[in-house]
Amino acid sequence: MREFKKKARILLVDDNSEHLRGIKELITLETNYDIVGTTTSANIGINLVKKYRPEIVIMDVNLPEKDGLQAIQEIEKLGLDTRILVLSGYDDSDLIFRAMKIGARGYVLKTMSSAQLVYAIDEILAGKFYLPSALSSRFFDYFQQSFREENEASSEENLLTYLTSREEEVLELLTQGNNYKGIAGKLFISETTVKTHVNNIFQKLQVNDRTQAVLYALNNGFGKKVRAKISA
Amino acid sequence: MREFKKKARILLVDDNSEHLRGIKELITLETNYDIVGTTTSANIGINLVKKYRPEIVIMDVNLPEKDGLQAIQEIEKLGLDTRILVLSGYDDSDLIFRAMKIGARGYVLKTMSSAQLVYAIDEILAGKFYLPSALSSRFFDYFQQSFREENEASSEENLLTYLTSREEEVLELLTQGNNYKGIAGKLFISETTVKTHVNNIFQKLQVNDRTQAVLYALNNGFGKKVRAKISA
DNA sequence: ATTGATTTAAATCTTTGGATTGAGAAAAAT
DNA sequence: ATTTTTCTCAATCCAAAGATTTAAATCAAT
Repeated sequence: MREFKKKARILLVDDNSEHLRGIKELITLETNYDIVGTTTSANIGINLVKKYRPEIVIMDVNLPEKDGLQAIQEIEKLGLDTRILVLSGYDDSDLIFRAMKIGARGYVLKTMSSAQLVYAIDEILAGKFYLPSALSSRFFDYFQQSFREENEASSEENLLTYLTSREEEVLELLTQGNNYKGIAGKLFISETTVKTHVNNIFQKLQVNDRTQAVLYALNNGFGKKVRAKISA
Repeated sequence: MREFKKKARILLVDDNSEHLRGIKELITLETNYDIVGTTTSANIGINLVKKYRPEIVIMDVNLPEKDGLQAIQEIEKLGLDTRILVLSGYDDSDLIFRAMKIGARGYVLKTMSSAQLVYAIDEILAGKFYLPSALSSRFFDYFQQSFREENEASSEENLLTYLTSREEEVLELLTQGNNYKGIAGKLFISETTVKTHVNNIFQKLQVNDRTQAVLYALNNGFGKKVRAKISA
C-alpha cells in the first residue's frame, strides 16, 4: 500500500533527540517518505519549514525554548500547505483542543504503536484529520463542554428579546463603540432621540450605563453571533 | 460481538416513515438492541425520551414541525444520559458542526451502509463519539476555519501588550462594567488615580472612551479568554 | 547613583452621558 | 375606531466621564 504513494517530505521537531532518532528510523524503514530534517529546536524547525516546505511536520508540543503550540501557530501563519501532526506525551484535553484549534491536522501520543503513527501520517497526507479514538472523545467532550454554559445561558430568559427593532439598531451601534452623536448621524435621527432609545435599552436590560449594555449584549448572543467561552 | 452486549434501548425519530421502518428492521435484525419507539414528530420524540430514557436517540435533523437541532438541544437540556446520533441527508459542514456543538455524539448520513450505522451505535454506546471520516474532516475544517480570523487577528500587533499590570487590572474591571467609583473601591485607590490609569489605557489602545476600550479588550483576547466567532 | 517606568494622587475644566418629564406623529394591534 | 406601541424630539439637570497638567513615592535597571 504505502509503497505506491508519492514520496512525501517530513520534518521532525522533538526536543528528545533519542526519540527523534527512533522516529526517523521508523519512518525510513517502514515507509517511503523522506525525512528532510530533524531538529530539537522549535525556532530552527520553523526555519526548516520555510526552507523545505515539507508536506508534514511532526511536532512535539513540549519544547524547551518555545512552546510547541506557538510554533504551530507560526507555521500556520506562513500560509503554506504544510500539515502538522502533533506528537505529545500528554493526552490533556485542553492541549488537544488548542492544538486542533490553531491548525494541527492530527494528534498522537508518544506511547502509540509505530503502525498508528504511520497510519496518522497517511491519513493526513490524504487530506484527512487524524485523532486516535480516545483522543477524539476527549476532544469532543471538551468541545461540547465549552459550549455547555452558553447553551444553558441562551436558554434562559434573554432580556434582549424585549427590545424593539429600533432599539436593536441603536444597541448594535453601541456595540460598535459609537457615542450619541455617532449613532444619531448613522440613523439620521436627533441626538436626543438616541438618548431616549438608549435609556429605554438600559431599562429593559436592567443596566446602568452603555458599557454594561454592550457587555450584556455580547454575552447574550446579540447580533446572531455566539461566543464560546474557552480558556486559551 | 454485538450479541454479547447489554440490551440498549433506542428511539427513532425521522419524518420519513419508510426510512423509519427500514432502520427499525435493520436494527431488529442485525443487532440485539431494543427499539422502544419510533415517531415522525420531534415533539413526540422529546416526550418519548422523557418517558423511556433510551440509551440512544437516532434523530433526523430535517423534521417538518420542529428543527431537529432544536429538538437535540431540548433533549440535552433534560440532563439525562441519553445519547444522540444524528441521521441526516446533508453533509453540510455547518450542520455537522452545530449538531456536535449542542451535544450530538455522532452524525451519519442516510446514504451510509447499514454496517456503518450499527458501528456508529456501538461506538456511541461505548461512550465514544462517531463521525465518518469524510464528515470528521468537514467538521475539523469548519472548526479550524471558525478560529482562523481570530488567530490572525491576535497575531497582529496587540496594543494590549503595552499595558502595565496595573492598567490591566483596571481594564479587567472595566470589562466587568465597573465605573470609576467601583474600580477605585475594588483596588483600594482613589478615584482620580483610576482616572489616570483609564486615560493612559485610552492612549495606549487608541480609543476614545471606556466602551471602545472594553470592546478592544474583548476582541483581542483579553484576560486569557478567547472568543470564537461562530455563527449560531 | 541616576535614569526611567510605574503607581499613586489632586486640581481643574470641558464634554459626554444618564435620568426625567412631556409630548406629537405614525404604525400596529385590538 | 380607538387603544397601545413605537419612534420621534426637546428641555432640563446632575452626575459621570474624559483631557490635561503637575507631582511625589516606589521600584527596577544600568
